[in-house]
Amino acid sequence: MKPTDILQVHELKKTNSRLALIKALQESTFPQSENEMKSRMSDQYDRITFYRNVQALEDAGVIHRIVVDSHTVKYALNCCETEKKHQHIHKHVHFNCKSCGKTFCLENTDIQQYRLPAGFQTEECEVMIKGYCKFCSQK
Amino acid sequence: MKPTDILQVHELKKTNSRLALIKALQESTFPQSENEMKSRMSDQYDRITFYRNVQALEDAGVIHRIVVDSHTVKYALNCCETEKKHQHIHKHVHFNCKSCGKTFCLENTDIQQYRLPAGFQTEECEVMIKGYCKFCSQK
DNA sequence: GTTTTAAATGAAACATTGTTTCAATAAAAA
DNA sequence: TTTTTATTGAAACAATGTTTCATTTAAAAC
Repeated sequence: MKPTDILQVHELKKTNSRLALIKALQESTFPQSENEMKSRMSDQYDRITFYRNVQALEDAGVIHRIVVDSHTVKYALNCCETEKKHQHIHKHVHFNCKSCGKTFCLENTDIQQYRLPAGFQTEECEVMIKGYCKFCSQK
Repeated sequence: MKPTDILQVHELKKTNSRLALIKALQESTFPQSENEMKSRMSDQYDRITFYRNVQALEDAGVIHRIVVDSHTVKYALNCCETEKKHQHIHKHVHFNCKSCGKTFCLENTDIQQYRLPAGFQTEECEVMIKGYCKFCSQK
């Protein structure tokens, strides 16, 4: 789906910054950090606008935010680009490689339901696994 | 276990900052943010020393770090204060309340084993659940 | 109990990440 | 083409975390 169509579907204005941001993620094989996206967006990158747009796109359901650790946030396109916020039912596990640092959306590894103690209500659940990825583990 | 004995077991020097840090956590019912601990530690708190000591105590296996979101880190004592690093086998789920903001170590809710795609090796797994806690959900 | 030694502390300065306000600009509707 | 409203980018700020280095302190040696 073209960046401009994604924005159309989500009723967001088609600005150059947003188009560049989506394009940067579409061209990436893995979830990207702000710094990685900055390189890909070149002159379309402005720090302040970036923060506002990742927020807007996350709220709209276009992208999701992956907190790798307290210093590292990465961004990835949602699997179904047209879904609105809170329609992102298919929640997957995230993986971060301790060797190469790459982050993976393990689309086929669903998050399991946790039975919590009485009185606790689940609204969201994030699973962050760290270890060695398929490219690094064989070494 | 007394703070001084905890440090003894882990072969760490008994400094006032460390004793105050451990005491602050022992007096807390819930995992605490740096700011909350700062209040409890009063004049024993120094920002730089605090960062160095949470690192040292985490490495030693005295405390663990909970990344609630990219802006919020909380700290809690490990359940078995005497365990060394990487002996923390009993990994539990963390819960954050969207209403009161409190964080809970759900000691009885174990993290499940995830079957990852071929080639992916798990070393650590963090589960962060957000929703409404037992104190807030009834409202 | 005193001296020695190695680790821990705290000040200063810096780095990174993220936010707020506000005037200028650009997208989309009229 | 004009009008309206959201978006942008500059400036300034705020929070979180790190590095270097001289000083201090804990614990070991004497």
